[in-house]
This record gives sequence, structure tokens and C-alpha cells, in this order.
Amino acid sequence: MNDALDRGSLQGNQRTYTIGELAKMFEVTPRTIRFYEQEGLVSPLRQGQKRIYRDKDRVRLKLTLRGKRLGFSLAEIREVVLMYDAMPGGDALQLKRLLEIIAEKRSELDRQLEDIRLMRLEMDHVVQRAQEALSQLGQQEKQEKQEQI
Amino acid sequence: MNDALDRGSLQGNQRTYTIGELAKMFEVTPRTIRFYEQEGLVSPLRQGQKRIYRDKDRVRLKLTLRGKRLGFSLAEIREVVLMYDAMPGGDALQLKRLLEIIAEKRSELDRQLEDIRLMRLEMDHVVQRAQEALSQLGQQEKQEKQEQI
DNA sequence: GACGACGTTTACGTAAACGTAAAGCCGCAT
DNA sequence: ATGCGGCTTTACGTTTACGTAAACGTCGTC
Repeated sequence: MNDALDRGSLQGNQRTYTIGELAKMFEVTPRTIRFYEQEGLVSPLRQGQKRIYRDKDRVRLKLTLRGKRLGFSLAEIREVVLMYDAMPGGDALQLKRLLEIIAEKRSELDRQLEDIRLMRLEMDHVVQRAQEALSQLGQQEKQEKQEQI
Repeated sequence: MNDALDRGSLQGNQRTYTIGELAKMFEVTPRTIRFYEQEGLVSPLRQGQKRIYRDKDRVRLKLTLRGKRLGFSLAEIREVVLMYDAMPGGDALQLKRLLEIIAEKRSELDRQLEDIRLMRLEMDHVVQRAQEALSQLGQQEKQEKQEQI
């Protein structure tokens, strides 16, 4: 009855997802998503037993995975995400702490940019050397064929 | 007799280092460096029992740590580094494999650049919201003081 | 010649981030 | 009604990247 495009449901004008849908969407296993919940990174609603994820949770998951790709630990990611959530109502101290953390992360990102730049340079060198070596081998091959005549 | 600037030794016109020197230099523990050796990432010479590191090893360590900061596993780093070392003498197949691996890593780096860009944007938004909330709190404070008069 | 700083090996411990297996509930298509 | 796909919990297992402790060797120096 439902075709492949009709995934997820509509609840009170809010798009929702099952754990399996999100898992496929982000190419992780359901186990991973449950683990992230246990670590306080997503907080899906429940429909009886079943977890029911809203767009908010999908965004959380997206941010979490992006953080992971950048090498941040789940604990670090949670720290920022939870503070952000506590923002409307947080006191000045909390807000300043949040700004501090973000400043730290930002400088980490800057160091990463530099690391990427350097690593690219080195890769360029390696690629050059490898290609030279390859063309050398190509030449040698020709030589040997010539000698066979 | 030796002052602080006279670290390391000179062996056959080659600068060398002890494990402790390298450890301080890169802010890791000796244990970490020994572990990297066990994983085939550095191969120091031996002077009796003692490990003796050359510039080559220092560079290896530097590259390894840079890779780690970018979220690569030691196994991934080793793959590239070992192939690079086997380059002078590797056959065409090896060289092509090396180029393949590097191409993969490079595209990972590209995705990281994009991730960093996006994460920065989000951080900017968070910072803006936090600063607005802070100045709101500042205003409130003024208000309350006024009312006390 | 004892002491401290530094090095060594061996080996068990640990935190993070899941994987995997067992056992069971639920809706629904056959 | 039964089997199947997908969801659930519980719990133990695994990999990576080291930490930590024990027990010992080797300098330089006081």
C-alpha cells in the first residue's frame, strides 16, 4: 500500500522517524543510536515501547556524527549540546561557560585546518614521488621490450 | 656541565633523541611512543637496550600525531607511512595502491573541511544567541537596580 | 656507594564506542 | 495462526589506544 517514498509518519504536523529510518539515513546501526541516547545525546519520545524520533533528534544526531568525524568524543559533544539546550533560562555563568567551551572548540578546529593544510602538502609530495616512480617503471618496460627485439 | 639547550646527541653527523626528549617535545608519554613502535609507526635504533631516535623517527612521530588529531586510526596512518617507506623499490601495483589510498584520505580531508565549515557556522549562531541572552540579563540587572531606588 | 633520574620489559587494567547474541513483544500479510 | 520484519531490553564481548604497576639495569653525582 505504501510506496518507498512514504517513510516516517506525521504526528501533530511534526515529521517523525523510527530508529531504523534514522539508522539508514545516517548509515549507522540502531545500536549506535540507542547508545547515543544512553549517553544523553538524543532523547526520543516513546510510543509505548518504541522510540519515536522528531526532527530535533535527527538534527542532534547529525551534529553528533559530524562532531565524531572531526574527532570529538561523545562527552565533548554532549557538553556543548546540553548547554545549548539549557540556554533559554540559563544564568550568566552558564552562558559564559558555554562561550568558553565554544571558543576552545573553535581553536581546535583552527588547529585542524592547519593540520589538514600540512597533510595535504605532504600528500602532494608523496603523490609526485609515486607518479615519478611509476613513469620510471613505464620507461623501463619500454626499454626491456626494445632489448628483446 | 650541559646546559638546557644541549639536548640530544650527535652521532655520525645525525641529530638523535632519547625517548624522553621526544615525549616532552610532543607532549606525549614515553609509553605512547613505545606503543607506536610496537604498532610499527616508528623504528628507533638501539644502543644496547636503549632506543635511540633519529630525525626520521621524529618526523614519523610528528606525522602520526597530526594524523591522530585529524581522527585517523593508527592502523590507517601506518598503512600510508609504511607504503611510503617501501616506495623506492615498490612495484607498479604497490605504487598504484598507494595513490589510491592517498586519494581516499584526501577526500576524507575534504569532507572534514566541509564539516569544519558547517560546525563553525553553527557555533557562530550559538555564540550570537548566547551573547544576546547575556546582554538581556545585563539589562534586567539594570532594571532591578532602578526599581530599588 | 647510595641515590635519583632515566631507561627497559612484561603484563594486567581501563575508557570509549560500539558489536553481538539471546529472548521477547508487536503489527500485519499470507 | 503463524511466520516475518522490525522494534525492545539485557548483558557480555571486542577493539583501540594507551595507563599503570612491578621489577630491574645504568648512568652521573654528591
